[in-house]
Amino acid sequence: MESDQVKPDPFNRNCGSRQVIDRIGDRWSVLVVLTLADGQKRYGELAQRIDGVSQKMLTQTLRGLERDGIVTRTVHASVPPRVDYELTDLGRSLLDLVSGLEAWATTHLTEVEAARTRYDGRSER
Amino acid sequence: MESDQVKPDPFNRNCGSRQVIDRIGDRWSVLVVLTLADGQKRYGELAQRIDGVSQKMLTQTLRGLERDGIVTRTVHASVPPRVDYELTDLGRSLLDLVSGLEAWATTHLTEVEAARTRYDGRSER
DNA sequence: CCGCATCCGCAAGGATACTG
DNA sequence: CAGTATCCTTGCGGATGCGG
Repeated sequence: MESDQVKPDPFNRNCGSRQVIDRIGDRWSVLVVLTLADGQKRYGELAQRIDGVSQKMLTQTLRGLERDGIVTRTVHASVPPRVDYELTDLGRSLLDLVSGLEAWATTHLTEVEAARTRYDGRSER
Repeated sequence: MESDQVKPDPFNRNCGSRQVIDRIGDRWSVLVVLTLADGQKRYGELAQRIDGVSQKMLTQTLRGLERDGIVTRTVHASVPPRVDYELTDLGRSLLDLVSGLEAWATTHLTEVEAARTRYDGRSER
């Protein structure tokens, strides 16, 4: 049993670490984790802050993150209903890396945009 | 001119840093960068190492990474044709973060799988 | 009224065949 | 060998409906 538990090669899609990479390499997951950086948030807040996410994908992403033990989902049985999402300890350890990505994006934004302009100009010439 | 150049809020999809996050938060991009960690590779090598990637997505991902200045594409005009891909300096700076993700995945694999089992068992009960 | 499950139209992605 | 072109399938986004 556990026969799909191969060696930790992230390039083998049957390997667990590849599964994990697939999740955290998901655009919405990254953005959700980033949004939860400064404490717990309601579903609606997440939907509002993360521009362009559909309800379906947000729910789906949150379920996946919850399943992986990265966020907790707390339902308050009240009127109006309220559902809070918060990073777990595991989630916060991931946040360190993910906010590194955010920082990288901000830092190297100019370089990337310069490269894009260069690349795009090439084909038109 | 440059009217979509808003403040560096990665949650605003019109913002440059969000665009960058969207690319590096892409599963195939992550895997390609990881594969190129130990030097330049040919197209076929990439296709072979990255399990489950289709030609279309590999080509598309490589084009995107090339456009963003993360990889270089070198065509050798020979028979048989040969195309090498290699990380740029920019790409290597990104690799540091991405290999951090890989390490995280490996380290916390057990926790994630435990969480999944717990979560899955919950709904069946 | 908020969170989320469902249905449908469409675009992104996978598999295959073919070209330089 | 490295791609492009062509299907066809999958899965997303948007709207709707409903339960708590």
